[in-house]
Amino acid sequence: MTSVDVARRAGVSQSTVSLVLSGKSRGRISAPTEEAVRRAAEELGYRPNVAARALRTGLARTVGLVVPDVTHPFFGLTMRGAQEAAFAAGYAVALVNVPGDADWQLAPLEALRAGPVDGFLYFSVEPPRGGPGGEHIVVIEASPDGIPWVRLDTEGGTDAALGHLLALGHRRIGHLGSSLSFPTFDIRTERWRAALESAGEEPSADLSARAIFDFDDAARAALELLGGPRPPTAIFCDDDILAGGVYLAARERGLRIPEDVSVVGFDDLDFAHVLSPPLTTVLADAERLGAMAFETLAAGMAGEAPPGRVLPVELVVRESTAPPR
Amino acid sequence: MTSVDVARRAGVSQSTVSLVLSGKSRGRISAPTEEAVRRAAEELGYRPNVAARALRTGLARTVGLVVPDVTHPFFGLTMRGAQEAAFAAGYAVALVNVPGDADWQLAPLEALRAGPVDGFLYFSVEPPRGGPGGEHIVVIEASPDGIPWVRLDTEGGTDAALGHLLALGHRRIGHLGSSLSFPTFDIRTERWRAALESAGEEPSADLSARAIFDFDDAARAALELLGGPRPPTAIFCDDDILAGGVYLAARERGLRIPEDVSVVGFDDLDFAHVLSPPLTTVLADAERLGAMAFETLAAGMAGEAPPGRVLPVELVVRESTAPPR
DNA sequence: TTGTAGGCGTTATCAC
DNA sequence: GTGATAACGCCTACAA
Repeated sequence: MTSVDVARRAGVSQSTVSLVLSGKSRGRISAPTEEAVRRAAEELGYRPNVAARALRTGLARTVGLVVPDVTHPFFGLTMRGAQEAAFAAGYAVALVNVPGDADWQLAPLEALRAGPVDGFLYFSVEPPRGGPGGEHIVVIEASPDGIPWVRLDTEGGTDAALGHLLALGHRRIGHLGSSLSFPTFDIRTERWRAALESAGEEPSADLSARAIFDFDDAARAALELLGGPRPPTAIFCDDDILAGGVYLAARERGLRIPEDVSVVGFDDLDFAHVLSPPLTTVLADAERLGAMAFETLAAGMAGEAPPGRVLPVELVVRESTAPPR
Repeated sequence: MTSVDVARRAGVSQSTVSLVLSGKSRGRISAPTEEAVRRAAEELGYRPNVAARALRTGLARTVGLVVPDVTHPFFGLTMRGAQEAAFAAGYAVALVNVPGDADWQLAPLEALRAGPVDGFLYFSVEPPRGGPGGEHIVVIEASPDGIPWVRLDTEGGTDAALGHLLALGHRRIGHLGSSLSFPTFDIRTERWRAALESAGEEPSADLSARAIFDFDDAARAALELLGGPRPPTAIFCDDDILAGGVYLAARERGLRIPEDVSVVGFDDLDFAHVLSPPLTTVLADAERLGAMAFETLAAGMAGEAPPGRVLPVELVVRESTAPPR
């Protein structure tokens, strides 16, 4: 089932088929001929061979999606946004889950370079430097020099969360951060420090802990925070999952939220409002972020030099925050 | 950067390069020649062009992953398992998120057929019938005739959950089911009916409700269940997210879990033990399921006719279940 | 043991 | 307006 079969059936040459089916027929092919070709293709159920097209054009119409953890709901949403935008634009999406830390940088590039992929969407992490260059890349949730990016207004979200806590009267505000040193998390740490200092509070070591995105590990870290001689009256978490860990830790120590300790998360994952009490958190439109990322990549592949774009976020105040006792 | 460049640099012919680099050199190419070719390829950073290879061999070394909802953590895990197994076997994975209901059946096939994909992994849903056939398919969490599949021991898990509730003394056991009529959910419904009947209880309409995988919609459905004149003393949920909805509904009606109503979930998603109280649920190894699916597909593509495989599950009793009052 | 040559299905540049 | 024809980069008989 090739374009030759279609040509034979329509009684034209193969190149006429190609012209018609790739929409380059304007003013070159007569209407009846075009119609005949289309009908023949339809009847035969003809689909152009992607490999042949890619070989000829050098374009795969596929983008690689590099994510650190397919399992995290935030990434799930972002992936969906990116995937649907890509699909709508006629692009396929190749998924690569990158195992955390190691020299992951090589794997996806090695695997997907040289053919199957026209460009990359890197989630949360900086793309490997010093590749042969020339490939199209967009970074999500980071903003390295010289590479187009798309990210949340993390600064704004963090400031809103901390401002809320400060306005409630909290001063000893703890920070439960991600143990991943991605730029987006570095920003949260830095703004937390700044907020505390501006309120005359020292961002001391016993106010800060780190964990991976896992409820149990987050609980362990939260226990550190809550177990000191002068525990924080509120905890700002880099992520809702980490906030979930604080709930676990509070339960274990018999602490009530928000009476004994206020908690703020980030992302507004679905489960955030199922927790008891519902979590105050920063809402981020992950799906939109993913779609924006693809759009930016598409612009880049079309030869434009797209600027970085930032997506606003919004503090959602629920019931996990209250004035300190 | 093609194999011709490598050949020129190594001072051999292009076909020698091809032979060496695709491992077909055994007993045909001399060691020094082989060494020279490898070094030249290395120095040039040569990567074979995937499109050309796919065109020539007819094999894309890519599998399509069709998921109904990338966002659901269970799928996230399954995807990761499948993706890593595929990657390890030298396969790329093309992701397709299928928007729930519509005539989604066409989209992925249309898009990925004829070239870019050697086989499909269908998550939870039956693959479209009546395609031209001939493609390699494995279905996850369904077991249609004549197509290889991989699934959980849903029967065992459901029976264990219901047995636990029955042993606790519950008789009026409600069922909060998925509104998707996938086989895996049909099984749960059917076993729930059977369990109730065997205990002399009528599986009446007011004991059954359905919702999509969304906490709020699940809460709405749970409210239906809990709001009747003779509400159930326990609720078996098709999924942990639905169970989360019961928590929401219970909170809204001032009902305590497990004192006023027991709850059992399915999947053991991460958040299940963060809920208050921790959720009793059926643990399923989603990641392993995904890996098994790819292995089955690989076997199929290698010409074997793999049997269906079922993965055992296990009831995890936590604190959301207790005897009825 | 190595090289030559043909073709996979497209697209695109030419003549006609 | 339409049809030959030449690549694209690779694999693999087959010839040397």
